[in-house]
Amino acid sequence: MAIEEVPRRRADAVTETAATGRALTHPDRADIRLESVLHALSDPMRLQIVRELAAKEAELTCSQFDLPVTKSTTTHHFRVLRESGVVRQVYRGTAKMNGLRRDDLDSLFPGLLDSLLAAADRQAARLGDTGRTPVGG
Amino acid sequence: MAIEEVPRRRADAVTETAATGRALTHPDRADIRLESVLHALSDPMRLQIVRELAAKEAELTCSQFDLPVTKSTTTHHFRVLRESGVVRQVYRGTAKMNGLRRDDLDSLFPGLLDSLLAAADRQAARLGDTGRTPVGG
DNA sequence: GCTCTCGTACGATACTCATCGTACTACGAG
DNA sequence: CTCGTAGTACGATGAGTATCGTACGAGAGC
Repeated sequence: MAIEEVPRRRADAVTETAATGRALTHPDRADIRLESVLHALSDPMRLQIVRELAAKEAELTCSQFDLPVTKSTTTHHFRVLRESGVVRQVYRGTAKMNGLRRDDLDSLFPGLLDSLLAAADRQAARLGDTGRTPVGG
Repeated sequence: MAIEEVPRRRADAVTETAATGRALTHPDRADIRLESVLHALSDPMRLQIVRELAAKEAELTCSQFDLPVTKSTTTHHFRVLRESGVVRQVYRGTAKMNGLRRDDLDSLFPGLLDSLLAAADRQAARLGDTGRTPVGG
């Protein structure tokens, strides 16, 4: 992976920790790779997260998602989404806000995100899965 | 996986083997899952295969692809594409013809395949990758 | 200060998967 | 029947990853 770990010192420095939060590593727009995005979205858990994010059109904290996994696993999935360039994460107090990177994604791959979301909605409706408006959205 | 292996008898029966070939297991249209499709397409090798298939608009044999892997691996990738519902494979003599399942994909997820292909083309053009017409094909 | 909550980091584990090599089957041509 | 070509099957292997538990860090409220 080309993503370098931020050397975060512990119990030692609050360097990055401003009022709005610590720094999180995001790939630059030009570094977002289609394969990584598809891989991120090929996990049912992560696809669900992205669908909810798109449905709400707003930033959500990690804990607002009702995922059937532990906190550790949730962190893992959000990290994958962030490192693949699908979501942007910002600290806000103790909470971490998650937002879709629509601008970047639409700029790189016009129409892709909407097609993906529509496909996910369609499939959910077809399989009786909930998570968003059933049809005609 | 819900895909059952065909119990293929060896050196015994030519049952399925008609002039046009042996039977290959394909998922029914209703069984194609978005996550599986995305997973299949998240591999650079397989994405490349699909792009060539789409570009040629025709059925191609496995050996017509110039992939930097062995025959075994090639077989593996085509199997993943077939079992995820992305391609349809038909035997024709010793050759195996591969074709995109556009009808099924477009029916299940309208516009998705085109967006995906366009996104792949865009990225290839951006990164200087070859494999298809650079722009304005 | 203490404590509660939100989220991270690390290690472990089990599973998936991309890759290979070798042995094999299936078909077509001589 | 023999040979060559296209592709499969199986086993191995090394890398990736989804999951967990536990210990920890950062901010908010007392």
